[in-house]
Amino acid sequence: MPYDPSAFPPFAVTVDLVVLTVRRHALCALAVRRGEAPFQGRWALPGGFVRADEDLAQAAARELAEETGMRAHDPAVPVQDNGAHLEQLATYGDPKRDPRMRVVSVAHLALAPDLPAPRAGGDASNARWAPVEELLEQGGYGRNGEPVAPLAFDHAQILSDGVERARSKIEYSSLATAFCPPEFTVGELRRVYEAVWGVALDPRNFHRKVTGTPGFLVPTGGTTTRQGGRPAQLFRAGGATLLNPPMLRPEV
Amino acid sequence: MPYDPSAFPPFAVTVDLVVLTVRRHALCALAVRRGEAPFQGRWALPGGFVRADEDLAQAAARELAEETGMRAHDPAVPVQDNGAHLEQLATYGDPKRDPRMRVVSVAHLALAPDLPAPRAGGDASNARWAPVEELLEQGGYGRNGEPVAPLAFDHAQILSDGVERARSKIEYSSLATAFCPPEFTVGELRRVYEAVWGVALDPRNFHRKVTGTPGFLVPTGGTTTRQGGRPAQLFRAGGATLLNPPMLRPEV
DNA sequence: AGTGTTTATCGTCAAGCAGACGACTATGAT
DNA sequence: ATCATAGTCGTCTGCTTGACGATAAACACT
Repeated sequence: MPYDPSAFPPFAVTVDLVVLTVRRHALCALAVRRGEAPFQGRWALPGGFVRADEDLAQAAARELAEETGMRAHDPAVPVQDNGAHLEQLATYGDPKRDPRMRVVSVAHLALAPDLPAPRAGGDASNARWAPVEELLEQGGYGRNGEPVAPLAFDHAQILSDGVERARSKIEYSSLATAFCPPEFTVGELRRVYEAVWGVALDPRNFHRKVTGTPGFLVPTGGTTTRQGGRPAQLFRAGGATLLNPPMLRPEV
Repeated sequence: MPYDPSAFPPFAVTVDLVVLTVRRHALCALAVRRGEAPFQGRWALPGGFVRADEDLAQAAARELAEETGMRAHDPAVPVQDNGAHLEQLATYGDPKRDPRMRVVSVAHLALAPDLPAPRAGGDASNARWAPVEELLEQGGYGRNGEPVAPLAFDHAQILSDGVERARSKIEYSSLATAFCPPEFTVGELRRVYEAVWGVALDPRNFHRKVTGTPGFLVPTGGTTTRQGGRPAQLFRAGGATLLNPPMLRPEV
């Protein structure tokens, strides 16, 4: 039977990005201001159409580079350079999620170390890192007291799913190192966990856990005092990607 | 700016299903025989086009019902009736994954109790439950000695991802009960874990673990001897969906 | 009726890990 | 010199797990 174009409805396919980082002890996501209708002027997740000859992961990596200048990391290589971790999150395809047409969005999750200010087409006022609670609270008020409109489309749901994925994934994988610069201290890694989970962790037990897990951290030999206090050993991410037993997220 | 249809390439969007069950102590997946090119006559995962007015989850539930007669389970309700657990797995969009056209497939994972023989358009020879190792081994031979061609398209990858999702998810959730009938014994649940993980578990430690986890199992009061031996208590799935601490998968 | 087989269920023990927390160390700031 | 800050090493206790002995209740034989 020959291929019949009328047998299926045409869709637009986009990738949307949940780009997370830790800034000033808070879990932040990249948001861009929409320049066009619908939701003109509202904050949204970065994203765009998948091109005709492009894989989904390629499209996500391209959008990530366009918005942040980061290169996505090859998943086969351990996270240790300036590249961000990038993975598929979920796909959103409600028929009414875009009022213009039928759009299916393949959301991706990117984890990045703290970066310089974002750029969106070179216009800094149209892109920012915002704490995820600020982006997710409906009808709240921002840091400057101005009212904050909810994210465009179903992006609040996507962001929420991405944050939940990140929260659970750092439990049983070494992914938290993706939030850190190439060399980091145990305390910096602990502050990542504390920011992502929104809890305080015991520095002594955390230190025992991460240094005692084989393959998680590799000492570089150097030390730093950039956090103040006693100099701390510097580490790089080890080859291990799975944490067994996992890092336990405190209750409540 | 008005909507410009030339701004994005059109895609076909499908849902493909990884339907898993446990039959005769083996993890099995539903496969259907393709009636048309490409890959005519080869085994594939069930699936089909998403309709113009349909959500992705709706499309997956519809395909599941068409292929198996099962109703998908509302995720908000605990798994305890004949409905299958259904969740989104991942999305596959390589430009060359379908030689005819650009198709993005949103794969879903369904877990079902052992069911009567499947139906595919009423023709039993075109649908079957096959052990997942049989479907995944490339160029192997089936139970009857006939050569087995690999699954169509990228369905071996999708099936592999679905199996891996199921294997990891029963560790930390009560999802293994989705493979069981509404009432089941601890031994039957244990055989589910053994089939999905491909390991042998200690019956005494398993019993202690599952009966000691609050909210996992609810005794119905009845007993059964359908497995032979001493009568076993019957249970239903409790309300708990997360297992904490998780069920540990043995090493190696 | 007795014996063996099968499956279910309860108990014991030791090893490992996590949470709570004391103690000490090495920096910079005042 | 003293203090504040952060890092690192230990100790103790309780919980969970893995290994495995023992008992219980059914069925299938002889």
